Amino acid sequence: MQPVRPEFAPDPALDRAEMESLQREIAETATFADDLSVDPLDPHTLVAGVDQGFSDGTATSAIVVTRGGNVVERVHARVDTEIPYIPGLLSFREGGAILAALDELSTDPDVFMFDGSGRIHFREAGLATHIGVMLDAPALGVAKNLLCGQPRESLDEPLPEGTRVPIEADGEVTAPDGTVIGHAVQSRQYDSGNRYINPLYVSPGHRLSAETAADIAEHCCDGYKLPEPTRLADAHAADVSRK
DNA sequence: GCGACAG
DNA sequence: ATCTTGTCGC
Repeated sequence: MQPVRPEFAPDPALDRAEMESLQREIAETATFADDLSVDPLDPHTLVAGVDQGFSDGTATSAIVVTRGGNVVERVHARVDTEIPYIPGLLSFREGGAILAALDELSTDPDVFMFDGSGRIHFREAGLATHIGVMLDAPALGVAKNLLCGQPRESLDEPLPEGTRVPIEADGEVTAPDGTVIGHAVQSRQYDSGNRYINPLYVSPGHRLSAETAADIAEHCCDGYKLPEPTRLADAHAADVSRK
């Protein structure tokens, strides 16, 4: 599939100021409220997991489309790595590979699930927001670490499975202080023991509310910390990346 | 100058 | 993200 808004393509040749400027424009275009044509939790909904792997000088993007737990389509594409990882500018490093993989996709997913942040971003324009706005499709970001923002409650102590803690905007985020830009979602936890699992950081990318984004991520989990679409894309990316 | 940072 | 075996705990 092709982007609906190619003018928002993450060009790695831009300088830092231009990248940040583009992100501000993308954030203004993004919608952080539900705007879907289907029920995202319905078993018929097509959810696409997107993840990248790096090896040598190439970035590999893998997309796995699922429908009620079954794999509907699986594609990948490789592209030369253009720039290094810079916190806040991830979409400019991984976007090219993602667009190449999307070009291979014949399915038309209802929701896109990206590895990384959406609205939980300094300028509210993380990877999930950037690609989601380009496609003008419902998108969310699932990250393993918190980029910015302030948890409403301490996350120092292990949380029970199913717990959800709002992440609010603070001085380092463009949104007004206190705005809920995402959630820490404890998708899985050990019943007892010494070890514990960290929560996921889920945020809306485009056309989804913070609550619905968390609902989708949680709904897609099947016994593991990561939601299935992300897990499958993760495995496929790693699989085809170093070969 | 200090601090803090997805993958 | 990536470099990497065994090891601890359920």
